[in-house]
Amino acid sequence: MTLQKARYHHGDLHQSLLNAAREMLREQGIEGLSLRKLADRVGVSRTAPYHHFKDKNALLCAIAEDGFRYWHAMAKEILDQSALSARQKYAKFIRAYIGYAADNPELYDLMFGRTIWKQASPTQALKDEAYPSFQFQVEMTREWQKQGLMPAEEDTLRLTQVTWGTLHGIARLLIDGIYADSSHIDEMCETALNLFTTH
Amino acid sequence: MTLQKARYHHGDLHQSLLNAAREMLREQGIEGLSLRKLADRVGVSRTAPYHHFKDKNALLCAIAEDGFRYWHAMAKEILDQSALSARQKYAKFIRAYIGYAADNPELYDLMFGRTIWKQASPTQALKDEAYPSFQFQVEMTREWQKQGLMPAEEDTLRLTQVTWGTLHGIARLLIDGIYADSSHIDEMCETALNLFTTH
DNA sequence: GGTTAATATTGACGCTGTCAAGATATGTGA
DNA sequence: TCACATATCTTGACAGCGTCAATATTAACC
Repeated sequence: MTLQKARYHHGDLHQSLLNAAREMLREQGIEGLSLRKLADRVGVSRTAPYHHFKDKNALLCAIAEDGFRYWHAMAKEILDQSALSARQKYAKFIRAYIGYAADNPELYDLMFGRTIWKQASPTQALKDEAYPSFQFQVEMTREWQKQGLMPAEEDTLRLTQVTWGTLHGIARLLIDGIYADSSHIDEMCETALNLFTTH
Repeated sequence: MTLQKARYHHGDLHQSLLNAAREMLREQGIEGLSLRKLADRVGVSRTAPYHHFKDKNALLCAIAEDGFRYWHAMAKEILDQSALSARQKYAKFIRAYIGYAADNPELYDLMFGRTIWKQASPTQALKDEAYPSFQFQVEMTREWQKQGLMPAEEDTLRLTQVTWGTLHGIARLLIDGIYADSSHIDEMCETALNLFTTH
């Protein structure tokens, strides 16, 4: 049977759900993503997804988890480019972060938004992916302080919270379209870089 | 008749709805605020609110509007304290901003979150309150640059976007409970102040 | 006092997430 | 090969949501 519709067992519903959900998220946002429409899209009954994800929250967490994995890989790639100076790396890092958020606004919102972190509760698996991501950022900041790129007198944790908070804030301004739009990205990144690094 | 329940006409439903909605928002968050529960709380039928607000979005916008008005007044009060130095004022301003967000997390989320600005669309009245608030911030930044508190070589608009974006980002981290909690507020504010001001 | 406008009500519709019970296919051991 | 257990999927149902239409009640005004 090559006809997908006719089969009682889907075959790989778990992965299909994730893929379709990611699409719907990109196209219609978090609010536009309903389990029923999703099931319909994949060609399966309303409650079929419940055999693969505990509830809607679990599905969203799985998508966010992938988002973190992808970003983490991207960040590592930039910071491993040994040919660049610390400052150049940081500049690239900033630009990549904002770019990732601007290119995947709905995913970014899911990764860091209240839907998961406040309204519902993050999966353990998601926490295991998200927290190291921030921890990694702390280590980098410590390194940058040692190299004289960032002020050494500031507490590393606070400095990380503020610098990362800035990127987070700019990302949200862009995503929500308040007081900033994507044509300002490059200049905003440069301004942030100037403020955070001693030069 | 002093018995509110018995009256067909409520009397001041418009204001009562706003007050009750603010309470529900504080207690149960945006997701917990439904028009039906709200109507029930005020002791009125499900569709009564529709005679005072076009729809749910309009009600939310009205609440957010008040939030902006309140914050704007607070900010003005701080910046008008002529006895303080520019740096002291800015320090107080930062602390007040983060404090306001931390004390009214759900309101802050409503004011700046996607519910209004992305998912639905802001009322004209809300825009008229929100945009000047940012414009005011730009003027202040320009002033601070002139006074040598902030780097004069940066473009004022970009600098405002980044500095305000930082406050916004820190606020959201606190509110959503990611990578920061309220015990860090003072230190984070000081770190931000140090990064943004020349000293 | 009678008419008009403002205000509130009940009924209905389609959407949502999710639970319970039942149907169907797959895999395993005898 | 057959029976049985297990994984997978379906239909039915329920409560909650925002909101429209039609209707009822009260207040305001000439």
